[in-house]
Amino acid sequence: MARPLSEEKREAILAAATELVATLGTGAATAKIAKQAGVAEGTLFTYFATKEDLLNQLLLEIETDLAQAILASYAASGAPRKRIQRVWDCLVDWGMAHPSRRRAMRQLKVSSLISAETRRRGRSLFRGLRERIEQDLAGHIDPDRAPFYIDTVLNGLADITIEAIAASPKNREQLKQAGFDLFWKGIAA
Amino acid sequence: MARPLSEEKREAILAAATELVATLGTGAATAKIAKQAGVAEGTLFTYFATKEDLLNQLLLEIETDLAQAILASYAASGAPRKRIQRVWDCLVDWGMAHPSRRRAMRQLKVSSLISAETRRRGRSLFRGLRERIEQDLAGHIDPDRAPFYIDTVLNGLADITIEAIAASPKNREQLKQAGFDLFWKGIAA
Amino acid sequence: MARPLSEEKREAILAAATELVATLGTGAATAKIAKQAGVAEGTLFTYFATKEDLLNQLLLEIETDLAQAILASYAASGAPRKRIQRVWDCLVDWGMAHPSRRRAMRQLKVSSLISAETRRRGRSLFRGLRERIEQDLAGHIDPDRAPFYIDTVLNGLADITIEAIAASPKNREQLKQAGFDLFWKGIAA
Amino acid sequence: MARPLSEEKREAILAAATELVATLGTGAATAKIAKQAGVAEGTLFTYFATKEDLLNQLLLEIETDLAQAILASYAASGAPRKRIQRVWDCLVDWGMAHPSRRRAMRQLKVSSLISAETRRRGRSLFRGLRERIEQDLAGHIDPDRAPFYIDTVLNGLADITIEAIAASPKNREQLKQAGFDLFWKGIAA
DNA sequence: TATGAATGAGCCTTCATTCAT
DNA sequence: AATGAATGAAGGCTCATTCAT
Repeated sequence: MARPLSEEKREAILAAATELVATLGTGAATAKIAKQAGVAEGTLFTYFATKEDLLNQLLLEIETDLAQAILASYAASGAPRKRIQRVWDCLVDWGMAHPSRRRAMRQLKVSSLISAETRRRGRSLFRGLRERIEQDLAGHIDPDRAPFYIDTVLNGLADITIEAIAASPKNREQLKQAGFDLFWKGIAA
Repeated sequence: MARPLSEEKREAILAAATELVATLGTGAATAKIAKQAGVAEGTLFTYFATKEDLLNQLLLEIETDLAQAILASYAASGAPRKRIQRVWDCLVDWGMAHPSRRRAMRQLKVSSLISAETRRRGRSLFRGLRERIEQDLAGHIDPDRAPFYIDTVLNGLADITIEAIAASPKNREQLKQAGFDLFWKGIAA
Repeated sequence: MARPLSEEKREAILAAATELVATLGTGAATAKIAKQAGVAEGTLFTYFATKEDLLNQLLLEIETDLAQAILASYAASGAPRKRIQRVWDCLVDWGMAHPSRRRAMRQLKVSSLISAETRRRGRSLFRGLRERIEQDLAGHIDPDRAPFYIDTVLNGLADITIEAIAASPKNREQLKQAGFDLFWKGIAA
Repeated sequence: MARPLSEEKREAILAAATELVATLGTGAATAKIAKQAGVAEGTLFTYFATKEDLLNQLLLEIETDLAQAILASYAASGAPRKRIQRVWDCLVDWGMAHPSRRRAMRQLKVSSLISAETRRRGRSLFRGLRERIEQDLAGHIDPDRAPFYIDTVLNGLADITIEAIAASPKNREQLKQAGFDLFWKGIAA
């Protein structure tokens, strides 16, 4: 075989895309992305058939990363509140640790270039996590509202919290706690 | 000067921009916006110096509309909880009544074309409202967390709620109530 | 109204396209065509939606020109042979007078960018001419072979003759006559 | 050297090029040609230095094939008319038997990528054939017109005839005969 | 020799903006 | 002021060719 496709290059492109989409939105030029990744303009297209394809894969990559970060630190035991707070902390910490990924994710989620299929697959990435959370919250919430709380509010509130922390980083821990308290108290049956 | 600028045309352009930005993002072509507004391509630029200018004004226009909708229905009297719920309902109802404005606003808020100045002016639009809310919440919340709750969470949660309703419109009233309950209980001191 | 579309520019673009397609084939770059026409790259696309569109219109334009040249000089009276020879001369003279159009036409006719619709319209341009020729040939040929002789051979032989003349221009008149003699004798019943 | 160039691969590339040039013109991508030939993109360039080189060799290959087909069936004896008709039939039959070669040849002949040298060599391929035909026609035609009739008209008319047959295949035999009659009568002194 | 990833010039087309009418 | 043709700088993508494997 000739030179094999290099996972390294693929990741360099995705990393460059993350940075530029975070800054410029999905309008970021493929030529700029390639340049920042240190590859030729054409090379981008040997790794991703189209720009649309690149953006869709990028979103899944970021979401996978986030889902794994949370799952990896999911406590094996302990009180539900503790375990959920651990998830919460992880969510917020990830956002603070990877500001470009978070901003890129935000841009991508509102983009019309992201396909229904990608959105579906994105949701499925969090399915396992969701089930564990559902069990932990079982005794704490009105079960009818579980989908709303878990699928929509948890992530949304974390996003809101991260945004607030990004705006005043010195209050990081207070805001993180305030966000979790709000969630925990708010969802109580 | 011969003819004065027509307010009617300006609004047609903004309305068209709302629609197209909601659908296509900020990448929507000025020519398309002009066409949908029923004016010539060049005319758009007699009302807005640049596309960037148009988008900045559009965001302020939409935010003004939202702020006024809430202020207009702000209850003169009544229990704080009732008054805040009225604000909440208004927020959600506005979002449901003007889906294009809401989606356009979402796109604009993450766009790098929106200037710091516009963001500042956007916040100031809600200042009066913010103060009234602050007073209403005075006895209910930890005052240290007021900025977080009012500036960030209220709007953010409403957005989340609207998104959830948009995804399953038949549960509109339940979700609206669930959202408010979450907010109210969550922020309680 | 603003500046009207200029017929002059349209023709400059078609003339430039004729020249470049004759030389380089249908692979000629739109940017080169625009430059040679003395207009901006983008201007080409206000006159022709796509390159394909340009090429299709170009072929029809050239064929129209040829059809008119022949019809214009079609003798009102005289012996059939004379009249047909007049057509023949016209065909050959047009080809010699407009070498770029002829070469461009050749390129276009074998291009996959030319649509079936364009080919159909091209044929219809010559329909009137064809009928007059058919009448003139009525007594001279086997009627069963008329379609072959008129639709295919006449043009084809003229093309062959023009090619031969182009290759040795000094024999122009002899070749022109030789071509016609071949046609006339060849088709005799 | 390790492995010699494989004649099999060279021919696979030429066959693939024939097919694709016939369909898409000389704009057919080398990558597509390689793929259709079942070799790697780079391999094509170990057999042909450049695309231009490939196309030039392709044209010669096709013309050689045609010349050989005719020479191979050239009658050793018989009346001139019979022998020439045999050539004619062979010409037309070859075109019908190898439509891709014929269409590819058409595209190549009008391409600016074909060099003068290739055109010269193409003509020389038919030199021997030409001489035999010239002798056979000696008593039948005006000798001054021989170059025109043999070099230009014979092939050209055959092409025209093939085109006509391709357009209405059911009349194959009639058209073949009509084409030959036209030629034979047309060139008679 | 064979492979196919890598390259970057070049292609067609779009688009914000300008300007003649 | 209103119009829409004119402009030319990008933009996404293709492709002949090179080169590491």
